[in-house]
Amino acid sequence: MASETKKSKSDNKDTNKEIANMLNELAEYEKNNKQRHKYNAYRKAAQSVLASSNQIKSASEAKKLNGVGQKIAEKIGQYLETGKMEKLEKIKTNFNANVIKELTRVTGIGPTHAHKLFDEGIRSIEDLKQNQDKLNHHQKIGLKYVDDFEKRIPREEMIRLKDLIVQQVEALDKDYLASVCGSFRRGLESSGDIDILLTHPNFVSSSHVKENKKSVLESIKEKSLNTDPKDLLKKVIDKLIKIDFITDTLAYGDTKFMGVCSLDKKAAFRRIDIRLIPNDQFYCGVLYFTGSDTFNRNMRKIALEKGYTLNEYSLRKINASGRIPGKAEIVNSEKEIFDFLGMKYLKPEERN
DNA sequence: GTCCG
DNA sequence: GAGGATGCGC
DNA sequence: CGGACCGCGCATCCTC
Repeated sequence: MASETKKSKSDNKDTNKEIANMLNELAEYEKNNKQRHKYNAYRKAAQSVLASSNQIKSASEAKKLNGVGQKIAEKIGQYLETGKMEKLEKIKTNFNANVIKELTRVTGIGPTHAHKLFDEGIRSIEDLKQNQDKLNHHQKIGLKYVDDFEKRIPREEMIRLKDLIVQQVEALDKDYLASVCGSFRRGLESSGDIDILLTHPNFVSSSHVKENKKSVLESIKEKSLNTDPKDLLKKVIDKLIKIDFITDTLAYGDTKFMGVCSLDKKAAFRRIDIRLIPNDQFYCGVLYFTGSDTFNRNMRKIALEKGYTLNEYSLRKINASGRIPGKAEIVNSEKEIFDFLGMKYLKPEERN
């Protein structure tokens, strides 16, 4: 069946994937240990291994990869020689670590709460169900849907979710603009959650204010536009709750809603985030929240080389002498951001 | 844990 | 209650 | 060798 080349090629992929999976497990362990930067370091290494086109055959070969240093190269070496990584084996048999890992499956329970719960005698998700008085609102909802939230959302369902939301929002007010970002927008076949950016012409930031939300909201009030920005988000959320689409709330402020939704009684419950973005910052937001992370990093680097600073809010020219960013460039589409930077426009599907 | 200055 | 710090998720 | 590694919105706790 499979030719020699094809067989070995698929073996390569599996080996690298195996290594990447193990590095991701180590990453998770470090995160639960509050070692955020080690967590990122392991994930970066895992990404490199996964992206590597060739089969990794030795520790020294692994070390050439970006993000793989002495220690991780040794671990990869161990795996190649023995099929295991010593440190990972140790973690797998560590009772404490396994309990913490189990508890942090619940959204809202991070390393700190997990350790605290452990100290209070909690050992499992089951224990949590019997002791919900130890949980805050977010964590209770997380516990309720812990299994559903670990399921991926098929693209087909994402499309139905998007259609429903866009239709509801437009029915409220045709001037709303809603965009589903994240991996869905990049065309992936499944997503982890639904991330929606929402804007409206009556909500704009002001070029003379600094980029923090308080100032933005204050400036809006000063301008006394006819719509209170706070109501722009509330109006949408109220409607989505009313039609039984949004079922639970995790966090809900002036500009950001985080919660739970479901298409119908038979469908799974999904995590949904909706952010209200000032109209003039919408496309920087869409670009940023579409990702991928790697693409964003690369684009920000290119921006710097061209004398700009780029973030989720704006694109600004950097003043060579004072190196203080100036006023935000006027941006009316994603493509204009690429244009400013002299980059060829990349469609979302090309940003993976 | 890795990179970079 | 105000204002700040911390945990969390993204 | 030692610091950077995104930093911000919201919930909740802490301090006054």
